[in-house]
Amino acid sequence: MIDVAIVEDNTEVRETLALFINESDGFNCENVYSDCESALAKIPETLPDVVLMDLGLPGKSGIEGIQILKRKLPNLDIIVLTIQEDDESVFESLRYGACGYLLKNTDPNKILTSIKEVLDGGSPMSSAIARKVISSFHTNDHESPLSIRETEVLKKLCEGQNYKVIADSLFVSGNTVRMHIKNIYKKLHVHSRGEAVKKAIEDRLI
Amino acid sequence: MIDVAIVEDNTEVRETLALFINESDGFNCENVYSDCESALAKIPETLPDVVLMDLGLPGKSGIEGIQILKRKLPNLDIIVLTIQEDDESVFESLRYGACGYLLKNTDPNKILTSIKEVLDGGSPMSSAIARKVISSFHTNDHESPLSIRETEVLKKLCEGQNYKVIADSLFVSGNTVRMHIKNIYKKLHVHSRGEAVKKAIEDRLI
DNA sequence: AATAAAATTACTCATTTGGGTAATTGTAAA
DNA sequence: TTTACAATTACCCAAATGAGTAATTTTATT
Repeated sequence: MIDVAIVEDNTEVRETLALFINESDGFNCENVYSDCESALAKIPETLPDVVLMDLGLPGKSGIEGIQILKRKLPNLDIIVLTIQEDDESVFESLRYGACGYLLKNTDPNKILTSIKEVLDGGSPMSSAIARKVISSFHTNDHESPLSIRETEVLKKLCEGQNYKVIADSLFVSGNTVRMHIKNIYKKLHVHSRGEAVKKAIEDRLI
Repeated sequence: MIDVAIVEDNTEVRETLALFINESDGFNCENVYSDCESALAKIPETLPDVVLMDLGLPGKSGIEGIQILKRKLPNLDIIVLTIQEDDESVFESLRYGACGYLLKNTDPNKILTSIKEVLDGGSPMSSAIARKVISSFHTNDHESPLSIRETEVLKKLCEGQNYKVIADSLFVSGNTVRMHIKNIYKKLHVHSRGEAVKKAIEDRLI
């Protein structure tokens, strides 16, 4: 018997889904929550096999909920079930430990197989979400505007070394390093170390 | 009629699969290749709707094949179909532009639905692959010494935002942000933004 | 209800960083 | 061979950052 918990603020959606799950063979859904706060209070006691988590909730968001739940219960399997399909919702949810992501238009039977899939070590996603996830790996192998020396400096910037340390390791003066960095910032259109590091990683410049 | 091309060195696997696809309604598979070189030569002319690509090939590897094909034909849909399920094979394939990844033990009918899914903007993956992909997004939050708020601040540090901007986006004072950052540095045993960013990325704290 | 942890605000001071400007030398392409 | 760019050094000034210290309010947890 697979024990499913639901966190969903819309009463009709919540009750309909719970009913459907309870009517399905091998599934059980006794604990449903209309907000994160109550879910966070009860789930550590009831320990369901899988949590179906909505994102757009009143009070604490579903993403915060995932974060807190996974901290307490690292082995808990959480499937996001939401209408949100923006990058931020998807990647934040995954970052904090969701292991599945379904959109609300998902066929109820597909929800059941997804629950089984998660318990079986899989990660079910709606196809649009899967494509979004896969696309995030695609490289945009574009040519770096930086010179070789600048790339070298940028690498060290990304490692958190300060100007003096970089200068010593390259056997040049601190002023040279400062100049390189100024040019790097100009070429990358950024104005701080942090932004440069971000761009370096995002654009795979290093 | 969906036109499928196969790149697969094992003759039996290749012919069996081609036969199965040709027997399936709405599918057509006339061009099959036993190595990358011949596939790379012909595919730009035959322009199939989907390519099923093996990875372990004699001569040029499937991953190189994906890279070269996608450079010539950025809109070509490639599904990897292989026994390889190591991280490198998976993530390299995706990096170079595969938009699906199936293991060889996949049910033939699932291969057909995967082909349709890809043409429909999805990204079919075997469940073990999906889990691997999803897991790569997970943080080590639960092992992090940082509080949730601190993690939030660290993330913004990594994006290159300055103290003022971070403070505004969290609706707290600049002094609060400074304090959080001081505590973050203490907990991570670092003394600068750069080092903190490095550690955050290495240890997947964000 | 008591305790602990997290989040919040504030103040100083020294150091690091970012931006502007200028100039020299070497190398490689036009 | 001239031109362009990369690499190098230097100085000044303003802004951002890092470190020390202190204290209050929220929020869990027991």
